[in-house]
Amino acid sequence: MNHGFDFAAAPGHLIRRAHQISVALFNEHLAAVGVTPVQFAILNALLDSPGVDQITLAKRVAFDPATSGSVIGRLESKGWVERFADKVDRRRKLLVLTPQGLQALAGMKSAVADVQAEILSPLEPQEQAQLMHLLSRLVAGHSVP
Amino acid sequence: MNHGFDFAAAPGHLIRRAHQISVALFNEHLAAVGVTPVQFAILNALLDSPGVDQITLAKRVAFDPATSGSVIGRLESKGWVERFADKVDRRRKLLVLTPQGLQALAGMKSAVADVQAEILSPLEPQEQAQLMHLLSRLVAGHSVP
DNA sequence: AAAACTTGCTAAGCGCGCTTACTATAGGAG
DNA sequence: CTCCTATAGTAAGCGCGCTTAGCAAGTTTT
Repeated sequence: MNHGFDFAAAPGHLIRRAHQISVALFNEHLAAVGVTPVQFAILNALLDSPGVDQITLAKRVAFDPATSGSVIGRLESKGWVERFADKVDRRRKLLVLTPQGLQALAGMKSAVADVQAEILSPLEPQEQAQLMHLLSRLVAGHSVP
Repeated sequence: MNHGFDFAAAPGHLIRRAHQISVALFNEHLAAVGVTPVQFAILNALLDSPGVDQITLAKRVAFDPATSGSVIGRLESKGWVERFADKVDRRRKLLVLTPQGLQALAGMKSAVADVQAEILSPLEPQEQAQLMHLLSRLVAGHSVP
């Protein structure tokens, strides 16, 4: 009776749904701070690698360079990040967190951790570990070909 | 040494990466047809439920109503879908595939199936089943609160 | 040193994906 | 019948996410 492709059970669809849920939970818990998942990812990466250029940062968090450029622009508008031209290679823009950015980031961390736990909450602890392992392998498998 | 949150290993980030990969593979394999994952999902759902209204369809594929409205608009522009006002409830727009839409859809199916397999290809068959099972449970667990 | 290539970044444009707000129709309460 | 609420859909606006194209600044080749 089912003439169509069972797309609802297809990997692409389930992954899209999981992503949708994940982002929704993030926004729900962090609406007060006004930060998005990608913005958090960038701020967080900047904490560990202050002074990176945009391209290196984009690779680190697996963002499209054009996308990350616009996201960084918004973070700059918020006063959380600053761009400096590299003296040596003047094509590069080096990025650093501002004190306000650092403080905002500190205020987000526990909420972000809560969200990560809530995403997996429908699964048992052992299943959660399994899922993370499988997703890691899937992503890694597509990243190194 | 790591002062930041390990976001690269967080569920939200891995799910985002998986989604990114999934969409990229879809686009790569279906660039010739010029269809996106969400467009395919709608066409495919319409095949099984011709004459549904937009809201019911949106729920079925778990899309935001506003989003699905614009996607359907694009499908209509391509001549793949037609909208008819419901005689009984004139708020509703009933959707049907056009013959061209039906034909286009038929031409996509095998490529879409290939993509779904390729998404999971880094995993062993047994792991693939496991991942699908876990994702299904995760999504279901968040859908029935 | 000049030409050719490469790289960091930006701009524009299209397609989601969501929120908020608004219109139009429908259904129910009085 | 009239007001009140609920529902189907659209519109506008913001934030990704990608592609293509372009510019400026390095690097390599000749």
